[in-house]
Amino acid sequence: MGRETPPALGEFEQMVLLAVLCAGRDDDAYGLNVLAELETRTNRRASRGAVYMTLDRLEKKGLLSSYLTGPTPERGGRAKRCYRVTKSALAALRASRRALTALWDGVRGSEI
Amino acid sequence: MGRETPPALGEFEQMVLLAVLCAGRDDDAYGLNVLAELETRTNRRASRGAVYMTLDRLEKKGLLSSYLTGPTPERGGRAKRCYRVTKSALAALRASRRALTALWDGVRGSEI
DNA sequence: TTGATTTGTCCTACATTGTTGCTGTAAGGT
DNA sequence: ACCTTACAGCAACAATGTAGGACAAATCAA
Repeated sequence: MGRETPPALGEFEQMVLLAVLCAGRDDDAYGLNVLAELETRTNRRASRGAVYMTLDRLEKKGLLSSYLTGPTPERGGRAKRCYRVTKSALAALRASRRALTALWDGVRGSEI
Repeated sequence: MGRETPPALGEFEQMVLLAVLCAGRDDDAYGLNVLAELETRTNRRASRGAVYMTLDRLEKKGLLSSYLTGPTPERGGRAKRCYRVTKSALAALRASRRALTALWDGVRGSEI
């Protein structure tokens, strides 16, 4: 993909990244949790697979880091893989936002 | 891709759509023009092919409509294919923006 | 202790998007 | 004629987006 500047984020990647950030504020940001955050905030459905895949790719690109928790004493409380966004991710997010904002600003007032 | 709600826009599609809107305010929104708009606004490089491809796909999805102009009396002034965004495109853009905004709002104040 | 249930992870397989680089076309200039 | 400028468009490949499971481990209930 882009090879000049930081390799531009896709739309879903962007949302997942933001959802990790949101989810990580109180709870841990792990797969299902991130999915839930994404769905409630954006009112858009996504599948588990989509989220896990994206989480995986983002980690490979160095935009997320992860660690495993121990199992919790709840019904089915398995070990979770929790994510944190990295500095690069924050930079990439800000860049994406700036770009989109600039375009939206150019439109404001006309037919939108 | 998504088959539930309107088939979510990709990131680049979104930007191209917005660039068409921007470019169409004064001039005609045709390929190279849209590319220029995109690059100046977002400060991000893209190739001609990428833009033409995307324009094409968006038209096939009913998010853009196009018409041909006659040639202009300039050096190399060929006929241009000009684009206009459709109602669906506007709806899709607004939806994308809403989703992103909701996520950004959920983050505001913390580590961003 | 076997099995159902819950909470989670991860993979397979495929559709859609993103991108480059090149080819093609027409008009004006010289 | 031939070069240059201003466009359009394709082929081919890389990366992303997505659904739909299969699998793993813990707890509960009999």
